[in-house]
Amino acid sequence: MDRKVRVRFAPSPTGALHLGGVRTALFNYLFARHHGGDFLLRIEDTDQTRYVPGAEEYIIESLKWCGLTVDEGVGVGGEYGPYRQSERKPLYKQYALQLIESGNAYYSFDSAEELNQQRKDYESRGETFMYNAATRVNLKNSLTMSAEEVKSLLDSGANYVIRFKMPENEDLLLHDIIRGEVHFNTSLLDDKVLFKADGMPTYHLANIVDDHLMKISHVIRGEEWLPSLPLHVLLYRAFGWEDSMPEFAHLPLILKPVGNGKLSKRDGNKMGFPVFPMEFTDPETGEKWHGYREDGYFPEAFINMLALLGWNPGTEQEIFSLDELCKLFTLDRVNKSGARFNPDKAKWFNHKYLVQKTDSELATQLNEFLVKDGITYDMRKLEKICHLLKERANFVADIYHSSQYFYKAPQSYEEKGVKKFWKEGTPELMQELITILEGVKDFTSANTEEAVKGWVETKQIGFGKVMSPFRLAIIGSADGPHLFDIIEILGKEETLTRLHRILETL
RNA sequence: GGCCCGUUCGUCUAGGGGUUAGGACGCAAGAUUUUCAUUCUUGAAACACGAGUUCGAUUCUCGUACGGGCUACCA
Repeated sequence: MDRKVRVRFAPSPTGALHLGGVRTALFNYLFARHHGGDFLLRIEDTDQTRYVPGAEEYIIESLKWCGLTVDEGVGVGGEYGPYRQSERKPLYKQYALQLIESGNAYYSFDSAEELNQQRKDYESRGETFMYNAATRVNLKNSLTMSAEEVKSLLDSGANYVIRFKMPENEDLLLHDIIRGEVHFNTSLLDDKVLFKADGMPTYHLANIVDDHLMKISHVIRGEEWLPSLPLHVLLYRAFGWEDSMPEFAHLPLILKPVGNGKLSKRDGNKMGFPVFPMEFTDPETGEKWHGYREDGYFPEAFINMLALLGWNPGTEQEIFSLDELCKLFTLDRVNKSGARFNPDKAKWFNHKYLVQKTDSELATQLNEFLVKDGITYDMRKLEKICHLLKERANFVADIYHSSQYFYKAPQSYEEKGVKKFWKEGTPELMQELITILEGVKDFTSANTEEAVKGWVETKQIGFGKVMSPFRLAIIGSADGPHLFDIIEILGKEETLTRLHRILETL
């Protein structure tokens, strides 16, 4: 069947979108772009009890930060709206009723307590209770009650739900784009609730109705939905929509870096890496969660990292722009098995992107840190600093932290370095060094280096004997980039001041 | 427990009936360097197990183990 590719990302606004959710959105987006199709955003807020204020805004903002442009849906609009299921509420009941009429669904009047009791009873016998063909004949529903009884119950405003009438002992051979053939037997499935007592549809009903109405061509979602695939396919069949049923692709899950199970929001704060794209504060508990954005990740790096979690193009390339990903992405190269999340690799991706950034771009970001500290520094010099330090940084914050000595002279000198490099005769050498440097007119890295090297050669001493204490004087410790590059940025005056200072201090 | 899915270095993965099983992260060593890094080079490191099919299986089939998911009037 040849039809326009239309995919949707359909999160439920129950909290912040986490890594797995963003990746599902990403794969949907890439698939849409690869095929020149539409990428929709639908909000599945059918559970009023789990609604978290701000979650929807968070989702929209996250997609935006990631650069995943929504073509149609919440916040954008489109001809198949509304795209928030709560706003589509009046729509769903007729579909549930339609299913009752066609004999594919029925009213069920059992209370939650009664059902819980049943479950307990079964459990105590070592069995599992299932509301299906085997048990529904003994329960309170429109299949076992007379039409009059049902009507009077309905008229009296009694609580009811509408359940799907799962066929008995039918073998289903379903197709999944990623997994191939998947087999189910309907006798092992239960009569899922389609329509709740509160007048809202469940996920299953709303999802199928909306996907159909919105002409969705491919359903790309997490593997946790694979067990409901038979229900969903059966629903399409019951509605008579089989011809336009979307194809399904179930994505492997993202697992915890260590330990068992899928990645959860707890893992982030526990292990010191973000699981959310952006910072999130739980409005109920006030608990705060780190975000990739605030932790200094570039959205391109974040997306690149996610894309390679469960997918790869089959080449050895690892760095991809979003455009490249759109061109290369196909579902047949998505893995079947769950992927353990690796925070180290996430940092590495960010490093790769950091190095690619221009010095001026980085300087602008570095400057934001300095502004907070009340420091003003020449932008040209900040660019040079970024150029010098970016190779050894994962984040702009790393550059900020490791460039402190540019903004203020060392307050103390690293003990280990002093012990190792500040020997007898060192003060005299530093004194001489001052004279040498004073004589350098144009204080560039090349000029100072040439002057110092020439002097060291004529003195017949080891270069290290001079450079190590010199470094100590300038930055206070024994690390950092090429020293002559540093003092070029610092300038002659500051360099000499720092040399004088160390002579006074030690 | 039941149902469904999965299993290549520690991790992400490529590959696929006959390969020195490739890459990346991380780790280690060496070279370079005034230091610390970077960079470069090198190294350690994997086909879960058992049967079957086959001349040959890591690759195909089955079983086992292990891992994961689902099993709500949540999504």
